[in-house]
Parts: sequence; C-alpha cells; structure tokens
Amino acid sequence: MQTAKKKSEILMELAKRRGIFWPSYEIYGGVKGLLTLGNVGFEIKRRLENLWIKYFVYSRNFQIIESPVIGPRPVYVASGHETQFTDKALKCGKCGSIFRADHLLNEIGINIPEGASLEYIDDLIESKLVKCPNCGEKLSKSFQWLLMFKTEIGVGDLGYLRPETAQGIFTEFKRLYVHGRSSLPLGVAQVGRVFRNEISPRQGPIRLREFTIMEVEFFFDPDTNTGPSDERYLEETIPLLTAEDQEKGITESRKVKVREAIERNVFSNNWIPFFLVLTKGFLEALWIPDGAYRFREKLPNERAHYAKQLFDCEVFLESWGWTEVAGFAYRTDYDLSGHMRVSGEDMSVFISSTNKKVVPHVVEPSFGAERLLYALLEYGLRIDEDGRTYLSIPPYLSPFDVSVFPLLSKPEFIAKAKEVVAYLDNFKVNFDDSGSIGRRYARADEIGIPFAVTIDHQTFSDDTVTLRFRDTKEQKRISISSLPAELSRLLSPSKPIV
RNA sequence: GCGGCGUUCGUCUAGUCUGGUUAGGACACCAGCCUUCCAAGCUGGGGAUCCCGGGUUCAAAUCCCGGACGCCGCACCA
Repeated sequence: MQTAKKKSEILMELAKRRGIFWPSYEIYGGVKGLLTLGNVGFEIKRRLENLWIKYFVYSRNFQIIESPVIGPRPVYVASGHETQFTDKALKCGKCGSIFRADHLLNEIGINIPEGASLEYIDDLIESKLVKCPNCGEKLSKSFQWLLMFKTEIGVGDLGYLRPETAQGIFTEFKRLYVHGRSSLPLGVAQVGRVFRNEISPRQGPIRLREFTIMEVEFFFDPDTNTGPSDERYLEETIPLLTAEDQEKGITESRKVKVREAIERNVFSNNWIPFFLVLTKGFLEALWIPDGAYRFREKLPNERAHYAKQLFDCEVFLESWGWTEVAGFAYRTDYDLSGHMRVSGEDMSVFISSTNKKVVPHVVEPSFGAERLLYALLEYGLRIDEDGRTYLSIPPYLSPFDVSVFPLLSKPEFIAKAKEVVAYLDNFKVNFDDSGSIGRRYARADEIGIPFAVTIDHQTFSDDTVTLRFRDTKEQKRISISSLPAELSRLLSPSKPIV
C-alpha cells in the first residue's frame, strides 16, 4: 500500500511535468473538476478514442455521428434528466450539513415518489418534525440541485449542456434509421464532451465536470433481434459480479462463461453480454491485465433513471479502488418513447417479419475516455530498480510512433538523423538531439514512446540503424529502407476478439 | 457543503512552530565543451509577485481572518 500510494503520486507528477494533463485555469486558482490535456495526453487520448472507434464502430459497421453539445430544454424534459438528473437536498440552518431529501426521509421509513415536488418534501419535513441528524436543529426549505449546466439559447430560451451524448442520437433517430437502410438492429456511436455539474468533484482525473464519453446507442427489436448471429461471444469467459451475488454478500467477481450466464438468465438480453465480451478484448488491447477489471451489475437503487438493467465495467485503480470506466445499460424504449411523447413525432418502425410497428429498444455501452486514459497510464507505469520510470503502454496508443536520435550531437549525425526523420514521414516522430543518448532514451521512455531509431557510426557505411525497444532496452540492427514496413508491423493495433 | 491537514522555481522540496541579510537545495531545462549506446562529466546561464485578498507589525513565506485549489473523513456521485 505504501508503494502503491507512491506510484499514483509519481504518475500525477509525471502528468504535470511532461504534459499529459493538469488542473485547468491554475493562474486563476483553478476550478474543481476541469482538466487540460497537454501535448502528450492529447495524443494518447486521441489514439485511445481511435482504438475504441475501431472496436465499437468500424468492426461492427455502426454509424458514428457528431451532434451539438447544447440542447434545448424539451430534449432534457423528454429524457427525464430535468427531473431525474437532480438531487433534492436539505440544508441544516445551523451546522450547514447537506442531506439528500429522499435518503433522509427513507431513514425514518418514508418513501417519496419519484419526481415529488419540493413543496411535497417541505410538507413532509414539517409534519414529521424531521430535524438535522447532525445537530438536531431545524432544516431549511428543500432545494433542487440540478446536475446539468444551464445555458441560454439566443434570448430567453433555456438550454442545457448535454450530460451524455445519447440524446443527440435519440433525437436524430428517424434520419439515422433511414441512413441505416431502415433496418434493425442499428448501432450509432458518438465520441464527445459531456458536462455534469457535480457538487463536489474529487479524485483528480477520475471525477470531472467536463469529460469525454464514447458511446453506442444500439437499437433493436426485442422480439426479432434476440442476439448477435455470430455466436463466438457465447464461448468467451468474463469476470462477472451479478446483482444476485451481491445481494448474497458476495463481493468478488467470478469468471463465467457467457453461454452459462445467459442460461441462468443473468442478462435481460443477449446484446449486453456481447458488448461485455467486445469490451474485454478492448481492455486487453489497452494492456489492462486480467484480474484488474470486472463487470458488476448495478443494484436497482444504483441504476440511472432510464436503465432497466445496468452493468458497470470497473477497473481496479491503486488510489481509488474499483472504478467505473464503462456502463452497459438496457434503456429499453424509454428514450425514444419519451421523445415521441414530448415532440409528437412517431419514433416507431415497421418490422416486416412480424408485420408489427415497434419502438426500438436500446442497449448502450458507454465509456469514460479520461478514466480509461488514467487506467491505461496507471497500469503502464513502471519503475525499475535503478529508478528508471517509463510508460509501458501499447505502441499504437503512445504519444509518438518512434524516436529518431543521432548517437552523438555532431553535425553529420544530426544531418543524417534528420534525413531519417524525413524518410519516416508517415509516422509521428520524436526527434531529439540534446543531452546524451542515454538521457534521450530516458526522456522518450518516460512518455511511453515504444521504439527508438539511433544513427551511429555504422550508419554512414551501410545505411543501417539500431532499433531500440522501450520495454526491454534491447536493440537490433536494421536497414533504413526496411524501417517503414517494420514500424508499421510493430505499431498495428490488436483486433477485436468477436 | 461541513471538519481536519496542506499549497514555496518546470518538478520535488528546505525554511514556517520561535517574524529580521540577496528564500537554500536536488532534479529538470538552456548554451558551450566533451562523448561510438542507456538520466555520465566539466563550464556557464535563466528561472519563485513564497496560491489569492485583507489584517497585525518597524518588518510577514513565517502570526491572524477570508477565499481558491488539493488531500483525508462525512455527504454526494445521473
């Protein structure tokens, strides 16, 4: 635990020092929950997003779109966020403690209905003589804490910054369905910034007020689209912690075969386990080790308002324990039906095989990019015996493809190195000619650059260079002309397992 | 929001209790020399309104008050 603490501190220090990420607006004192990604962090995150797109969009032949960050109020009335994505809170006038109204009333055996008004709560507090549990004083009138950021569109029209990218897909469903050749199932993805006005964000890069979500809205007809036709996912094993297990007091996940879990009716539909298996392969491609992640079913009281069933993908982080990096929600037809009701547009589609109109159901895999970035870095961070710190992250996620160094900082070496840089113009190259060669390797290792090409004396006689590997420090000789092919091979990402 | 602790060059930190010279160091960085492979060496250099605001004092990094931010606990976490 002592060394574990140390590791996360080293990582945070490295992140600031080398330009991965740091708290935003520091010259104005900083703002909680806002993060700036530096030159190195930007590239790693962008490559992480690209890998996600490869796994969750291209490999499935899904659509990907980009919708506005700002939405007019009715969108978030229809989605239920305006009333549900909110906490009704009570403040003690004396000691200043804040309580969630529903929790406080629950403790004295009163269940308040969903969406109860503030007046209703105030009446209950008044009539039941509920006092502050901390100091016993009178509680103030209840107030609403909305987790969405409010804004104004034009003059006077209330809008919200999106708390998820999903509504930008649901609202466009009719057109997206046509673009998808009017057939189900239909997957539409989006990667983008979302905003949540947390009361008190903590945990550095883990809990942010503005962050990046990568999500798929997968639309299907529950009667006819019962699961993927390619059944390879059924044979895969995943670390699973079900709600049923948790209710029995079990806290450890179990490795279960998907086919067997389905037979035990663990999942409300087969698309959820399919996405869990796809995610397993994605985490492996991030080099998150086996045993460091699990899929935990959320208990009914932990679920978002729109979810009938919800699994979290949790990664174990040294500083924060099991941390949610992705959620898999069965949203049913909740969202499309909500938009039908509020907008008056018909969101149902015709299924020819059953000759019926249905409002499609939705399964939503949703990933937090910054949390995955942090997990990637934490599991990549290595500190060896002589104190060398380096990031052992997958080559295809590193901030540069390759370094090119002159062995000596002499003009002829530098000139030759620059020739090689120019030759490798299909790669993102880190060129560095300052300090000793060892120092340059160390600097490159620290931000996870997987390979280094060094121009040495022999280069001048036979046009070969050394190719050094970050994780092993080993080197091999290779001709300059075969570098592009060799690097391409080394940098190619792993493929989805299903 | 509450309570406790903290915030000093890019980074880590000494100094704060006990107010008093140019706020010291390490690493990093820059220039030059040296150097045929893993944070080497030599010389030189730049770099800190001591988180912000106010107060006490002849004098504040240091003491007091308020705020911001961070960590820990409480609460919260769609």
